[in-house]
Amino acid sequence: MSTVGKAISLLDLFSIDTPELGLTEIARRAGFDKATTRRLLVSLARHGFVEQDGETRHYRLGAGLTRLARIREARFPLLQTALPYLRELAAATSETVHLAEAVNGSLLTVLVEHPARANRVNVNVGEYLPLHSTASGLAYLAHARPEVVKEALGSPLAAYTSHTLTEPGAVLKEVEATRGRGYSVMDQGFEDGVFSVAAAILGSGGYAIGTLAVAAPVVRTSKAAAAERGKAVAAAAREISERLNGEGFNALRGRVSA
Amino acid sequence: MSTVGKAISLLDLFSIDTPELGLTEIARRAGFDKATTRRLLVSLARHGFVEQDGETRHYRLGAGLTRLARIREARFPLLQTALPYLRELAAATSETVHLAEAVNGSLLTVLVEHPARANRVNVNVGEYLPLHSTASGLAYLAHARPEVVKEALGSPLAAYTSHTLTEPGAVLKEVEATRGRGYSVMDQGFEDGVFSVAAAILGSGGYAIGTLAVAAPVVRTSKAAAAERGKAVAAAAREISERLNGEGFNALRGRVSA
DNA sequence: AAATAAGGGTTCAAATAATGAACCGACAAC
DNA sequence: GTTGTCGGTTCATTATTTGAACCCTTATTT
Repeated sequence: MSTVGKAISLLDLFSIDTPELGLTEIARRAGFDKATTRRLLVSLARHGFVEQDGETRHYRLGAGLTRLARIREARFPLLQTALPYLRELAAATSETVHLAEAVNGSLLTVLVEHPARANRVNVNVGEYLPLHSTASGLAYLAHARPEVVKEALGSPLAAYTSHTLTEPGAVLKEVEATRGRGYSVMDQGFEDGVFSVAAAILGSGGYAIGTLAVAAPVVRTSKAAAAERGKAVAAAAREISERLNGEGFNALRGRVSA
Repeated sequence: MSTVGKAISLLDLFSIDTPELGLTEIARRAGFDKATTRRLLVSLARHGFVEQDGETRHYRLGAGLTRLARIREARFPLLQTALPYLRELAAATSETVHLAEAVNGSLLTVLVEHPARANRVNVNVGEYLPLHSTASGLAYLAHARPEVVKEALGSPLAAYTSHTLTEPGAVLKEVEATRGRGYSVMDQGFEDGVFSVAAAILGSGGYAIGTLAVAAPVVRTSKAAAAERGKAVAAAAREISERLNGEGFNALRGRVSA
């Protein structure tokens, strides 16, 4: 193992449950010599990756990590992470794939991949998506803060088509179903002839920060095709969430109820 | 320099402005051999500290950092605690508010709230702040360990603008004034046209662990406005300190001299 | 109050891992 | 088709890392 690897592996010893450790304990857990361990810790401390408590002499993770994490987050939100997944999904399904980002309790389309075929669903970047009548909206509500859900279903729900669910109770039922299924389904709720599936992308707090959706003409959407697309979109959203946060999806998901 | 230090120094090459870099460029900027650089990057990548774009082959900061930063935040929730105060200050003043954290006797910017207006001061997350020429620096020095102050004012002081105080004695006088006033003031000491006020956030030992600052264009800063912002920033820093430590501000403050 | 144990930190010869000049293949510009 | 650039690799040389033994201080035990 490289020296660098050893140093970083020391950082992995810290967790929510054991946020501080003494030198001897760190050396024991890591399986390194005490002298080695200390030299590594000093190197890490010089760059703010760990810091030492002045009194207890114990070590904990440092503020330098926060700084780097913020740099990453600042310039690396959804877009770049999600793009390859959108391309892959678009290629695999030959349907329109779009990514929406949550902004102040609304969903904003930020990225769209259209398949190279004539009859397809068109989605425009910059469009706001109604929460109660799109697959993206349902997926978002399934992992949104309670107050967002309340707000979204409080005011009168517009009927975009004859299929649109306008009863808050009925929408809420769909949201529940989405949570259980892992992806949402919307049959012509926003536009006639369009059938969509979507899944939420979770942020580090466990709440949805965006959604990934596949929209197809209803004529090409058998029950089996819908399920297939749903699973694909859920898997992609899950991977995006994990790459974005550096944590397992279940850990993220559990954070909310915990 | 230790190998670990070299590896971490590579991470410091990334910033908001340059979030991605190629191998040759990284090697050039770091001053290491290309082979060495690559080996370090591979080590870092194995732990998710950097990741490589599949297409461009460029490197960027990785998601593993986010995970560790979250663990630290759980133990030391400066960001979470401070965020609402930053928002409130930014809204109240309509100016740029930023939070810096102390790392090894340096101050680094970890959180910034920009107001929604055209003419504003821009501060980037990840920037280090010189101690003698920024309001944040003065506020920090006013509550830093004596050896930190000595170190900071020992080496020659750089003049960033024609306003920068480069005499250690003059800076020390400002630090004293800051302690009496409760907040620091810096008139274009770091950048022409920028006027800042700042206050220290204290840790449980009574020393500064970070600073909160409001930076505004000098054209919008009357004497009255400066005083108003100063009081606001001091009040916010005080509340953050109290919430963070679960102790009264005066108790924290008294700890040092005691 | 002397003895013992445990933790943080340090030293230096020996062992090991890091280094970098040179090289490869791919691509782009001229 | 030559030249330059970039990502990536190799391997003999070189410098860093390693760890047993050590010191110091602070509890805990006898």
